[in-house]
Amino acid sequence: MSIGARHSWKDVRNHIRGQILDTTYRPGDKLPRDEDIAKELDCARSTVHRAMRSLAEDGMIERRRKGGTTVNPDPVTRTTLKIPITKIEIESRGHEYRHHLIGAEQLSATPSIAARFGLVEAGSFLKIRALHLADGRPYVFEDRWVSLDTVPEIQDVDLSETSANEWLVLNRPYSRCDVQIYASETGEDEARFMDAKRGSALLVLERTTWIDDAPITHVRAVHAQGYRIVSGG
Amino acid sequence: MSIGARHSWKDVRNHIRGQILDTTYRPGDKLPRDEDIAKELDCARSTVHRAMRSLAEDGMIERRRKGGTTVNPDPVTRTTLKIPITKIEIESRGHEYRHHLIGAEQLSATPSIAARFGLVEAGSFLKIRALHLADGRPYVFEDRWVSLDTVPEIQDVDLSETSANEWLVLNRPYSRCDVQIYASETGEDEARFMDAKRGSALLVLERTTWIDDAPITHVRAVHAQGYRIVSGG
DNA sequence: AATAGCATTATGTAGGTACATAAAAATGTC
DNA sequence: GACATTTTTATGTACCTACATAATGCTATT
Repeated sequence: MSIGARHSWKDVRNHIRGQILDTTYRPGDKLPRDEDIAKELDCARSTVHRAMRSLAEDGMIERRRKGGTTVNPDPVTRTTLKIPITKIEIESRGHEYRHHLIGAEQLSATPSIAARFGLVEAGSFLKIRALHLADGRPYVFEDRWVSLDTVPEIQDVDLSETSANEWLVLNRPYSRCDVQIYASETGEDEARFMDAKRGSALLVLERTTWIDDAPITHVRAVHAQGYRIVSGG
Repeated sequence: MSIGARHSWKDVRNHIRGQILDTTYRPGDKLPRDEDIAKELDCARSTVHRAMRSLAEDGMIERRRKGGTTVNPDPVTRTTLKIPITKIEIESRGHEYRHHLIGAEQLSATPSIAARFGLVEAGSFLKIRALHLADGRPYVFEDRWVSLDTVPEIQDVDLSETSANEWLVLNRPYSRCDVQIYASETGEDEARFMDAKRGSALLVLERTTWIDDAPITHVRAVHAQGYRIVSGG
C-alpha cells in the first residue's frame, strides 16, 4: 500500500485498523514495531505512535513497553456514555423542566452506602429525595446522599429552588465517578412518586462520586418507564 | 502554583484540572492559550497540548481553533463501558459457560430493524435466537439479526457449536457500534427461556454494528434478573 | 537448575521547529 | 448597515532528536 502525499496519523490509524479488520493481523497477533511501520509507511515514528495510541484507546490493540503491540485477543465493545444533568437533558428535548423536593434529612450513612464510598466509618450525610419533571410528568426520581463532611455548603442551598443534582455538578466537580446501571421493578416509592404501575420495569442509574477519595455524593436515579440510554459510538 | 522539577504532561493536566476543581476557572470560563500556560509552567507547548487533549477527552474542557479553550459549561458524566463477549464475561466470573441455539432462520429485515441500520430497503438477514448459560442457569437471551449481504460466511458456521456473538466478534470487527440500554418487563419469550417471572424487570442491551456503513448485526440481549452494568471511571 | 543482576529494546515522554486549519475579528465594498 | 473578503490567531498536525521507563531475555553466579 504505497502512499502519495502526506500522512496524517488518522490515515495511519485507518491503515492499521484496516489490516486488523481484513485479518492481515488477527486477535493475539503481534504488530511490527512503531519504527518499522513508520519506515514502511514513510512517516515519522511519532505519527505512528499517535495512531497507535488512538487504537489502544479504542481497545483494538494493546501496547506494552518492550513487549510490543498486539491485537487485543479478547475484543470488547468500548462505548462512551454521556450522562447529562437531568435539567439540561429535559430542556434539550424541548420539554419544560421542573424540580420537586420531596424531603431532606440529616443522617449517618447506612452500611451499604458507606461501603459504596469505601468508607470505614459512616460519616454524616444529607439524604435528599427529589423528583425531576418534564412537562409536569415524572421523569427521574432520585434518592441522594451528600457527604456533609466534604460538602457542608449544601446545607445553605435552597434545595426546593435548585436541585442538588444541578448545584453539585456546577459547584463540586469530582475526580472519580463510578456508575452502575440496572433494571428494577417499580417499588412502593416509585409507584407513588412516578405514576408507574407496580411491577413495571424501570431503568436505574447509580452514580457515586469522590473528590480525591473524599466522598461527595451517591445517587440512585430511577428513570421513567421507557427511558433509554443511547450512545452513538 | 509553581511547578517544581519536572513537567510531565500528567502534572500539567493535574495542575489545570486542580484549577478547575478549586474554581480558579469556572464552567464557561476561558483558559489561557496553550503557549502562555507553557510559559507559565515552564514547559513546551506540546506538553501542554498533550495535557489539554486528555482533559478534552474527559469532557472537562472544550477546545476550538482560534476560539481557545473553555471549561465545559454543561458538565456531563462521561463514562466508558466495556461490553465483553458474553462467554468471556461468564468465565471470568468463575462460572461454566454454555451456549444454546434456540433457532435460526433466513428472513428479510423488518422495517424497524432496517431503520436501525439506516437501510433504505430491507436486506436479507439471518435471525438467530440463542441463550447463554452460566453454570447451567440462563444468563443472557439474545435475539440477533445478521446481515447475509455483509456476512454471508455466517451460514457456514455451526451456530450450535460456536455462538454468533463469539464468531462475529472474532471474525467480523466493526467500525461503528451503537448501543442502547433500557429496562424491560419480562415478556413471554423471556419468561419461557430465562426462568424469569412474568413482569419482573430485566436489563436489555441493544447493539448495532456496521463495517463502513454496511450492516453487520443487530442484537437485543436480555440479561438475567439482577444483572448490573458496572463501570469504574 | 534456580536466581539475581544486567543489557537490550520497544514504547512513552519531553522539547523544539515548521506549517496547516479553522474560526473569530477586522476590513473593505456595495 | 449588510455582506463578502482578508487578516489574525489559537489549536492541530507532522517531523525530528534525545532521553526515560519498563519488560524481556541473556548471563553470570550460586
